[in-house]
Amino acid sequence: MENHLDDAEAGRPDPDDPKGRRTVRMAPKARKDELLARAIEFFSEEGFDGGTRALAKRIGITQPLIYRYFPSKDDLINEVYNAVYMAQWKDGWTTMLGDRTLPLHDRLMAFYHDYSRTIFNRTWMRIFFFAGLKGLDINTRYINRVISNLLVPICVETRASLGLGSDTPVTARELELVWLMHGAIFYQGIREHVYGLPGLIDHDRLVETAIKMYLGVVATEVPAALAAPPSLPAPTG
Amino acid sequence: MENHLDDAEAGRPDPDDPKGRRTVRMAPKARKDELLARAIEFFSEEGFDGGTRALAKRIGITQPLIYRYFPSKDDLINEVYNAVYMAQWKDGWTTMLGDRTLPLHDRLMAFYHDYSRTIFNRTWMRIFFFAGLKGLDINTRYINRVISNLLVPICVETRASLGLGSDTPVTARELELVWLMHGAIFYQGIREHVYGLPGLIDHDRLVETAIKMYLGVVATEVPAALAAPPSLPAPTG
DNA sequence: GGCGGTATTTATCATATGATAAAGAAAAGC
DNA sequence: GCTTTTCTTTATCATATGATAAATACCGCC
Repeated sequence: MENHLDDAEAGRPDPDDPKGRRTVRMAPKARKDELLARAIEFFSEEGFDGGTRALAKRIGITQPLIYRYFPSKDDLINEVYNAVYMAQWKDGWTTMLGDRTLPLHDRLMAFYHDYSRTIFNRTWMRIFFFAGLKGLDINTRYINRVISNLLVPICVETRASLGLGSDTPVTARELELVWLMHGAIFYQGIREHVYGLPGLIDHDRLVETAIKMYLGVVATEVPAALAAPPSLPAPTG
Repeated sequence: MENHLDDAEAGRPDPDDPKGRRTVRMAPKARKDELLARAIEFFSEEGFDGGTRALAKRIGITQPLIYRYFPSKDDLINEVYNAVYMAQWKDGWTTMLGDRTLPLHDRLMAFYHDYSRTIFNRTWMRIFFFAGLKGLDINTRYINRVISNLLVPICVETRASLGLGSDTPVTARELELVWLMHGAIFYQGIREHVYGLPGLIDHDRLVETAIKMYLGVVATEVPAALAAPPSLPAPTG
């Protein structure tokens, strides 16, 4: 087993580079940033079982170089999570949902318009599901953030828009109603980026319809829920 | 590296079996059935990158025995797909949706009640997403079957329930409306079995609400869609 | 322009994986 | 009871993987 492997097996870049030139030398920060960016892209396609050699080849470096910037593959994956899940979160979403100078319908439209611009892309969606299937806690944490920073506020604003008091805690039923709207919208992203079905023709109209469905139902369902309220078993776990 | 490996590494079963007894000898069909059943369970937890040794250990056999019943891991995986996706499909669903002796609302309730009993479980949901993320054609085929055998019929029945003619083909907009309802319901299964969130308290009521949302919107949206109809680009791919 | 630091590569390890061939052991046939 | 069949295991291969150590080559600095 002689070890003058060809470039491909050694995890070398561009095998078509005529003179076997090496990769250009980069400043550590720039290299690490690039590595992380390409890792996000790579893992979103291959899943977290994708090999470090394949990743290196894609970037155009050798495989051991990865280990100069990340102590282990798991560390790299953790940074991928953070970049995808946490770094893209906007606190403005919660603010925007609570701005009562606008009708709730308009706030929901504005929010989902912006939110789906962030998460409706192949990379985000796929990483989200790869992580979810692995049962990683970071995924649970993200969802809890969605619940407490987005869905519960929507419940509160819904009550307000119906002229109902928000002194009693949000009920499980109210949260279910929001989950239905949220799921209807989110599922369209799944269709497109996880199933790989062709995208929707008019995305904004679809969001609009989902909101309309929600607002059409809450008018009767929320008062009913408040009449016989089984209290919510602590949204944030 | 002597090769009297301990049982665990050799892919042997029950290491706690005191006298190192072998697995009982089974009839080929029974063994194959068992293997497939356990493989479904196993791959739904570990993903398709789960190792054959770990699978064998879980079943209580040695790893090479798998290859007596399945020529390769890919073949095994293919049989897993078929068992999960295709074998559980009921043609009665389409029939049930078209039974105009009942109001559409009741038909949708009956259908989703039964459909979710089939697919709302950890195994089905997870295998579905593992396969979807791998971009396997069997996944696309399943979704196309959902579209043509479930969603398009629902569109047709919706029109009928509104007293509208079904001479023009189903529009993209009508299908979008059904996707919203379908997604709202399906997403609750994702929450529970992919995200691992606690299950819903009253599942039937949730389905009922989603249907109510849908029926509340189609009354105005479907006629509007038919007024300016951009025809559907062939639902079955 | 030579020198030192360090980014990058080559070589290599230990382990894990899918897969195969041959040996062993339980049941079936006569 | 002995032979034949075949279910199951042991032993093993080739390759792939995450990771490390040492060699190399690029770049800034004086």
